[in-house]
Amino acid sequence: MRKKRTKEQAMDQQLPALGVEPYLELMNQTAAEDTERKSAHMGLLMLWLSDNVLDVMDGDLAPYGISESKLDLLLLLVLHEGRELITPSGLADRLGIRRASVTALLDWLEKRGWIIRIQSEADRRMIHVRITEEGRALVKQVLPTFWSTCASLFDGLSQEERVIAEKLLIKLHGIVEKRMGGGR
Amino acid sequence: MRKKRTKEQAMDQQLPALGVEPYLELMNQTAAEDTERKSAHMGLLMLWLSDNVLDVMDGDLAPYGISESKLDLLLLLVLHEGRELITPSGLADRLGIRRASVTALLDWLEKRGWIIRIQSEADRRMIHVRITEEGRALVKQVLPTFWSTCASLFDGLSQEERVIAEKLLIKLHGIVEKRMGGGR
DNA sequence: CGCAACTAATTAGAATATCTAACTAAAAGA
DNA sequence: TCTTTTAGTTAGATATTCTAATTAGTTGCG
Repeated sequence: MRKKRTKEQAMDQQLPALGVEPYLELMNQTAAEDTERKSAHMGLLMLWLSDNVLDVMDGDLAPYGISESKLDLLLLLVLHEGRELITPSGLADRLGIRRASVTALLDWLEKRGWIIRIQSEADRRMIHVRITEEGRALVKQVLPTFWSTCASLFDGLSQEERVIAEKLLIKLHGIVEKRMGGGR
Repeated sequence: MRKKRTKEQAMDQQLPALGVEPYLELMNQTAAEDTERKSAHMGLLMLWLSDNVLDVMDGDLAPYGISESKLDLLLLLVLHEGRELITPSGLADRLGIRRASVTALLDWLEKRGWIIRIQSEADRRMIHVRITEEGRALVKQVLPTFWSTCASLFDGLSQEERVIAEKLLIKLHGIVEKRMGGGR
């Protein structure tokens, strides 16, 4: 879970917002010679942006009592439904976390009645995970907000800017996805 | 702390990577009427990208035994040094977390000798936080990696694409920053 | 002045999200 | 059958956050 923002501060010994410039100055003194300054600057913005994007989404999902990562798991269950059997191991692999972490996640979701575990007939070590009707109802309730929050990230962009943004995002996503060895 | 990626999975009951299409199909069924589909699609990519960006950075910083958020705090100390007095309250406000959380962060950093707390003379309730020589040394050691990781996020982009990306990132950062009420 | 009200920081206790290592039970191999 | 491997869970840990209560110091005001 990430930050929250509330007011709890006397307008007093507050640190002024520095903006990006002091960071760039520091970069000039501390980056390796072969580091492309312009790219590093963009990366810094990207990092800040990423932080804020996740905060915004978690903030908008909070009223539903579910985090983005748990919703992610539920969506996985919805999208793979019928196609293939979903096991904790499979989920761990797809989410990039350990089996033990999935166990904890599933415990949490099961406690709320949003998923069920069914022991596999074929291989009795395995568990099949399924979303319940209640889980499906939750997803249905949450998704409109999810999508509108997604869209809201680009609210100030013109039509042309959106076209550009789309291409770029696809490319960046590809670059970083590769760098992670991941795949969604 | 976010995910990690390791192999610990039999090539067996793995969930296939679905890609973005099933998500878009689901969006068509579940987004509100007035949600702009193209933007929502981009937002989804942005969300995935954000997750990956933070993972990449935390992965690259891990060898130094410090997380991005703790490095962030140390950088704040470096950049405000000499200009203004830095208190836990001020830090909490700037980092968008509670004073109690800052206390925990400072305990951790102090235990490693990277910061010190100095009781204020003027107002004995207050604490001034300062980075130590060891803390400065750590920052100096980490920053080259930090910047090169930042830059690496754009490794596959052409020169023109970078120019476009820069404009766009500045704009998006502005949008989301505003949406958060934040300021760095 | 002296006390009520406020403020700064910490402590205590909790939740989430992750990890590693050890364990249990089942399946597979030889 | 007996060993090894696999799936899932448990146990115990760390990190990052929170709220509420506490301690100690400052300020305002009658």
